[in-house]
Amino acid sequence: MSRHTVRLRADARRNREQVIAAAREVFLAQGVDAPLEEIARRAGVGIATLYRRFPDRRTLIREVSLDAMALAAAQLRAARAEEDDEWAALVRFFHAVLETRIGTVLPVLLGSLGMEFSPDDELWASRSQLVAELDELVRAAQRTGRLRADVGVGDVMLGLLKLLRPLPSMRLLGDFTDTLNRRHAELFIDGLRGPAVPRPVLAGPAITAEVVDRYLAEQQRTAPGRQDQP
Amino acid sequence: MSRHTVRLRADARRNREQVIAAAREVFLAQGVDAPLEEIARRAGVGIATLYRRFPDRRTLIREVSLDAMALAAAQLRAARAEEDDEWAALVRFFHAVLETRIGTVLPVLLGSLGMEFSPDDELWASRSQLVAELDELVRAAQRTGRLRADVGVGDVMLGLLKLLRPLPSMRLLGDFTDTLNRRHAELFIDGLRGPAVPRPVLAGPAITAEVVDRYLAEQQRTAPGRQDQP
DNA sequence: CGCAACCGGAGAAAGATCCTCCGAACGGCC
DNA sequence: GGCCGTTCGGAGGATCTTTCTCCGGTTGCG
Repeated sequence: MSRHTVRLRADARRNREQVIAAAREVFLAQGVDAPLEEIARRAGVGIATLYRRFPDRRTLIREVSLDAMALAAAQLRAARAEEDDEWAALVRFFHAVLETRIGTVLPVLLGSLGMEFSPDDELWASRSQLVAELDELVRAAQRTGRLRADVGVGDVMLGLLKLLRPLPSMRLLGDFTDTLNRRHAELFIDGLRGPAVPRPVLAGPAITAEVVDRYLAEQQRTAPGRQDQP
Repeated sequence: MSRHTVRLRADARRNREQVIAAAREVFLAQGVDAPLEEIARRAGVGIATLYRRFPDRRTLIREVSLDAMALAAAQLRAARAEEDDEWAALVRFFHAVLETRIGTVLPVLLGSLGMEFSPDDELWASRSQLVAELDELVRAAQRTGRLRADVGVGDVMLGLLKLLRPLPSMRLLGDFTDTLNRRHAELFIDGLRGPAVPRPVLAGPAITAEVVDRYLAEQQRTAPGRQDQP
């Protein structure tokens, strides 16, 4: 979106994007204190590359937040423009958050990220803008009666954020995580519906005790010792 | 519950309980790799006391899990005995999990804790027992139609666990956390209700953007620099 | 094809965490 | 009330983790 001070070489720009994407996931999973080496590893770049682009942690957090915020704003506007009504737009935004791992942005939205904003900061301004837009969407959806009236944007966003956050020591469940996230989001969304609004049936099989145990057995067979990297 | 090999002195037993309770909270918040000093600090005991009672991390995890499992089982049985129907029992169990910070037990339930169980382990046995009981309750509640049919015990427990887990860098919101947890649990529960079951109105004011901002301003005023300990 | 920009890993420095040792304090029993 | 054995808590060295820099080799671009 914004041109940077100097034009980066193609590979450098690609690496920069990958670092930001990796940081988004890692921050979401472990918080903003996560080791930077892990981020570099996930991005598939060396640690030096990360430091070259982002001199210290604060810078990285800031850039990641700005990026995620822009992504979220774009998704939100697309949803409003292309969906029929406000509730549909809200649900679509939720799914976008889920799929683009944008959740990192949400703590920023609510101001609870571990960094201080200076009040006139660019980041703070865009956060307030986004919160205002989301708040407006929530209220609009409530006016149509499809979103229950006794919640606010804080309830909605923080709940969603928690549901989408990976659990620690959940490696065992592996790629199962995505399925679970989707189901949890759907359940939460159903809890948000207005009182008399019909709800769809959840996709996929219910996660019963047998399903969990089958996965566990599978994982234990393929990875007997603890194994942190795939 | 179980008498230990040697009878501990009164203060020792009290400290042991406090360590387990503290570990339950810290494990829930930070995962089982959390620093042991933090647990000792929260328990109000010295680090040596912790090590004396639990020689290594594995032992502590094991004891905490067993304890939490026993608590959960007791709560579950009380709920089944004292509530009118299965759905009410399930909801009551959820609230008990919320209030007793028993969530630590849930990863164990689902086998995803970062330790290996030997198959004939006491812990594994009691985990399977509890999962079976929960699974049965879920199915029974579904038979009455008050719990939606397209979910399993895995959906329900993992979703709840995620909602109750504190967010990192959420210190700013402080004691607000409990309120949020309660509201999120209620919303999730409402998403679990059968299609045509009436739902209550959420207690307390909706968490709107203004509410969040008011809290943030408050926090910023009282704690301008970052401050990890209260 | 040449050069400037970029890359990645090794490794020193700083910091966090683990775990033991020992003098002081406390609980239980006579 | 007093004694004895158990328990307590903190200081501190060993160890592991994380940070961040330096430099030889590689690669995109004109």
